[in-house]
Amino acid sequence: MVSKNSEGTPKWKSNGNNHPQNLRRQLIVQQRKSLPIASVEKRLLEEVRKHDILIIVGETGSGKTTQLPQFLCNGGFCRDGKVIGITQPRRVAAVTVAKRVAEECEVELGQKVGYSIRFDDTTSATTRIKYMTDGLLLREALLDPLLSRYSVVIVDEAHERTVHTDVLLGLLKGVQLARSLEGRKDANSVPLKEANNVQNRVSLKPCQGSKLSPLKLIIMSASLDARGFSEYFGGAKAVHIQGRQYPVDILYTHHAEPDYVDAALITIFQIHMNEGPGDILVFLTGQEEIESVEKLIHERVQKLPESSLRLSVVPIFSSLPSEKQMLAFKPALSGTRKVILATNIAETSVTIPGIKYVIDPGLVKARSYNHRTGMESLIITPISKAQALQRSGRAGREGPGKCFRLYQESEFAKLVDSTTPEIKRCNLANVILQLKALGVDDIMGFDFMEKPSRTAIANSLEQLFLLGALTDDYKLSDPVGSQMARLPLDPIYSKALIVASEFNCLEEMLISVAMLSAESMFYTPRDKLDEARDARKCFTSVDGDHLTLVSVYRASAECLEKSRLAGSKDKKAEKTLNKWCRENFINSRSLKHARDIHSQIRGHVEQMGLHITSCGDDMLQFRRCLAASFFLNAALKQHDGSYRALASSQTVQIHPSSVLFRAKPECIVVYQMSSILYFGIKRVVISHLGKGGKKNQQIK
DNA sequence: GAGCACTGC
Repeated sequence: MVSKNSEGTPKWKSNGNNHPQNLRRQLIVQQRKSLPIASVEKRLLEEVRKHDILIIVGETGSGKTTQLPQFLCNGGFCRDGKVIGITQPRRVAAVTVAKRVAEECEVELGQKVGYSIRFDDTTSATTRIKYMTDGLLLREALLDPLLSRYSVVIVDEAHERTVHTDVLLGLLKGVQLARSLEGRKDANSVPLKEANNVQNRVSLKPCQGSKLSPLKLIIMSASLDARGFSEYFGGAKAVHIQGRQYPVDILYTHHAEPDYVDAALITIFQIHMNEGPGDILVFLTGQEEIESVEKLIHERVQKLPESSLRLSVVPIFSSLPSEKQMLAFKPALSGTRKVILATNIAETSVTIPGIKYVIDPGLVKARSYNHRTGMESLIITPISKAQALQRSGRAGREGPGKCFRLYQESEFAKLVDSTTPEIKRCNLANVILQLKALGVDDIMGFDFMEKPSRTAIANSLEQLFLLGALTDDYKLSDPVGSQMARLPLDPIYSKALIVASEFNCLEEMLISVAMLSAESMFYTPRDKLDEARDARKCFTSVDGDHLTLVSVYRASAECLEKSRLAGSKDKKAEKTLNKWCRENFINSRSLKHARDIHSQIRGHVEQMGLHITSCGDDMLQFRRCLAASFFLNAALKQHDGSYRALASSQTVQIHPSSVLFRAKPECIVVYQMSSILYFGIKRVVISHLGKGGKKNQQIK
């Protein structure tokens, strides 16, 4: 039957099959059906119903992250307003996956499907599938210790073993037990002592009347260490899901390469001259190395025969301004092969399309932490087998690829299976503060998957005690400790804010702490060293780096304010600010981050009832406040002009980028202490073993 | 007068 409109003429309607939106729709349905996980939907649901804890080992491309939550939701796990939570180690993953799943479900983002990350929450009361960062779920647990809104929590990428993931695993284990005890309480089937232990540990507040359903836990990991997770969760069932990855040929060198940078260069040109089309991804250790390899490639390109394919070089590392990072994602022009020189950022954080060849020297620059001295170092070390696998996998995303490992096969066998979890190589003060706030008093007794050393725990407890966050018997102090635990900051910075409210300089300290918490503000391109230096001089304060950062922040705020007063909308004002950043050699991404932190922390501080006042021109007051709060990082000048850190007796030097580098005051407080060492397995680069301290502020 | 892998709340 043909319907007619009001004028009586026939109205025709296409079946819509050719509409771009419908084509996209069909494509999505097709793609979902072809995922390896699609064929095991029923089996997975059964396993989840049968087991309270399930380990899912899913290879790259299995579809586990996007599909499993949808299966569970359709399988009834969102009933009674319950939420399925999926944690990710990285913000960008939470956002992109949530957007994709919302599209697959044909819902608007923030309705049934949403994401929640720091500074950006798209969820609503109707959200049933919630993607989030693991750190954010930890923060949520402070407000809701039993995570009562969730029916299922899926911890994705658990093999990465970030600090947040590790703490979360221990916490979830306790929450699960407490909720199952809660559900069985009336049946009186649980020994009282056991129930009390868990209740005391997990929940700060007594549970509200309604009974809680048990919590389902799903741990998703890449193939290598499923056994470790299974053992940790009492022999939990592990399910394997096939991936969809193209084969990658692995090639090793015949001999040990004495210089991996040179070996990488030779390999780039060998691939370029002898192999078929496809881009090359080279893993290097840092900015300096990338820049020097870039220069060397440009020199050697001149010697290529005229007839050969062109070669374009694109660097990518995290501190590179975003617009320059984008170049790595642009397809190469026809007749050109792209060589991407990347740090570890390309291992997991970003996926660059078009890669067919990977060159892997087998090294990484990684942070290590000395629990005794409190000193951080960046050390170039061999990667783990898991990392080598992850790197080679980057060549097989779109078709068969090749990975050239610049070391011998016998060396590969010597690599450790997986990287040491971060929790064993970082300062634990923050972790301990959060656990204490969650009601875990016995840190040594907490069920870590891998327990940090006794020294590490003891030193961090000591630090928290000295900051006044803990009482004599190592319980969270009130109000200082609980206030510090509420702030998402390094405990020293949290303490500084509390002290600053007493010194009437909280306004300045809020800015300092936000600026110090973000990444480096100053961007210094090699070819514009002098210009960058001159620009920085405008902000320099003789009172130290903290106040220098304050003046950068205030100048940027003034620029934004002016632009808004002139009637600019937010977008335009932001553009104006970015232009200001470029002119002043400020990294706009870092500044944006600092502004976000500032507004978030300001909110917390106001809620706590602290008074936000400015010390005006009284810099002495601000410096006194720094001394009172950063005392753990104080250092005194010695005869030879170096400094001795009071807490650890380490000899440190002021970093040349500091405004106090020349002034050399008698006493300083530093905001970061780090040492630089070089170890090369292939390349003997023992260049210098000095210790550089970044200094900051003179104290009277 | 020197350099900073990468995340996250």
